[in-house]
Amino acid sequence: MLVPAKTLELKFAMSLIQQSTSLLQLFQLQSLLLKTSLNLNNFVTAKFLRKCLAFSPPKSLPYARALFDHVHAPDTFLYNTLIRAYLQSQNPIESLHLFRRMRLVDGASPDSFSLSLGIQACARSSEKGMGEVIHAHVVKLGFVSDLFIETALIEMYAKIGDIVLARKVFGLMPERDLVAYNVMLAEYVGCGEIGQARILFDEMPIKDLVSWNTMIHGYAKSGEVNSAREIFDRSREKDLVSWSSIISAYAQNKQCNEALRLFKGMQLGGIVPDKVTMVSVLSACADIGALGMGKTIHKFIEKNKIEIDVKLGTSLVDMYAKCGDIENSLQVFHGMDERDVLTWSSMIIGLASHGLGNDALRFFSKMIQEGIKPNDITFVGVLSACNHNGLVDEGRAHFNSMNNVYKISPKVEHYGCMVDLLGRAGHIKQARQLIEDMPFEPDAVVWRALLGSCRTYKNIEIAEEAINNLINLEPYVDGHYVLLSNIYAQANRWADVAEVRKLMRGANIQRIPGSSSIEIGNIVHEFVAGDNSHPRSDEIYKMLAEMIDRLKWAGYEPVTSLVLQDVDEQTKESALIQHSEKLAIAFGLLISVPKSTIRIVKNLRVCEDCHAAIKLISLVYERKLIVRDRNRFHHFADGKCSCGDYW
DNA sequence: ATGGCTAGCA
Repeated sequence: MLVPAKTLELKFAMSLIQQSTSLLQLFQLQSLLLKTSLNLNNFVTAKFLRKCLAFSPPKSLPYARALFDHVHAPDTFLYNTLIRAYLQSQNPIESLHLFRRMRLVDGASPDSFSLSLGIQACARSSEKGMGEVIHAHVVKLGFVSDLFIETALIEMYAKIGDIVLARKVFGLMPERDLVAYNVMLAEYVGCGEIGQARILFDEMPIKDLVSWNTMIHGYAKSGEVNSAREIFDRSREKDLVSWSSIISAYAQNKQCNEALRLFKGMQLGGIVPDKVTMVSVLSACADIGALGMGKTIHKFIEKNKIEIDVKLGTSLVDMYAKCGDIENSLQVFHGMDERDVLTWSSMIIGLASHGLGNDALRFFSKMIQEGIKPNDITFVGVLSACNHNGLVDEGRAHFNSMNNVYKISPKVEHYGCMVDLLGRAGHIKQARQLIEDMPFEPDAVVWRALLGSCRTYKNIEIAEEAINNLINLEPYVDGHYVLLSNIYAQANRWADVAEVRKLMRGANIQRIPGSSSIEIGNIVHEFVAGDNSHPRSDEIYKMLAEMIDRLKWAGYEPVTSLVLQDVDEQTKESALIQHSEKLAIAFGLLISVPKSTIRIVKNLRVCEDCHAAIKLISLVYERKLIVRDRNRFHHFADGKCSCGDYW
């Protein structure tokens, strides 16, 4: 026989491995390898591992690891294969364990591949000390001018927080290729040095699409959408990443309509969106409360068979919740086969914002049972759930458990929730004390929460303190002056009312205009107070007049004290009647299908007068209305609101 | 028989 049987077997096994198309096939192949003892061959095992890891790594990685652990003396190549697999997983620290083990346990010496992988592992797990040790090895072993290793070192020093040293490594490179430039660029972006990134970008001898896309993302991250757009427009070629980056730039910077416009432009340009694109598009829908558009995008995802991974699933959960459709939010949640802390947090926050505090707390317990570790955001949801249901003791217990059980330091927003919770329950002194005790400066949210309870429980002294702090923090918000004046008016302190008006005239107040929107047929219609820019404005005002008439018959009395301008009652009333939410609802009544739910999104807190009016609208017109304001949802039906009139 | 860079959620 000219060719030894073993060689034939080997060739045959290799081609079988090569040809397999699923993990299951590989699984079956493994028994063949065991029978022929080919599993003892590192060469074959490596091929097997690589093929295995080509399939979905969360499933195949543990399998590959088990296989690896049965190899008697893994060689450097085999180690490198597995180290790389862990590097791309959620668990880069395991790469480092293997890196150490290869030399100490199996005496396999790290080659240039291992070294660059080891350095990347340090970067991604912030192992500063180990990174420096490997760097020393690199110098000792003479790998100092290996492009891959040097590039890894740039990333490593940047990620451990030493961008200056990263730049030094970059500067000392005898030659720099495009990838080295791109990594340096990405690391400047990563640590927020967009100015340095731009200088480097302009200096680069050649740029590719990655360089342009890095800059688009960099500007987006720094909040400079217009610069991001400029780079996007200037780049001659645009790929999936370029489009996704610019869409995300607009979505993150609250220019959602432009984000949605670009999403259409991308498709016209022949670029097929993927799951990453969809996340940004959905977050734009969520932001403006465009439920119809969100549903359309959901259908698009299903029609185009875009994989719904944890992040995309979470975006859908979040979108539905923020668009007021908590049922669909729950449905997507239950349909997901993997959920992470963000998925659970989104669901908990969603439920809480809809006033379903008890459900939110049940979900939290389930999350803990399933072994998902909560983070600070989860607790924002948990505490606000307690808030909406007035669960003082439970809220306190969760707040204390943050430190004691989960080792999460409460941030200012958690204190804000607690102040709100205590205040709502009437424990105003305790709430005030908590502000005193918190380890940082209270922000506007905290004072606003305290103020809310002072209004309910008519505690003028603390209200004055809260509002003066608010005015200090946000001197330009007219609403604060209105509140203060109302409090004085309630207490018949008219001299103080006049004083506030004087104060207001002195301050440089830029009104944040209240605006409300309603989506009809995937188009979002936005209204500001007294708006007559809508093409159907005449009909809207006719409907509004009729609506107010019917409400008055049902007992509506405009709360004119909310209007601070020094004008007569009639003018005050007409100002109230033209509030943006009332205009949006009038439009909704005019144009929507009879009996359908009307969904309104407001940028600020819903005003007291509108809240009372909407309750009556739900009764008189027999409609459900779902209003999203700055903080939460109000579900109006049968003359009542889900918030129980405290918001 | 292997390797480095760009876009996503609360």
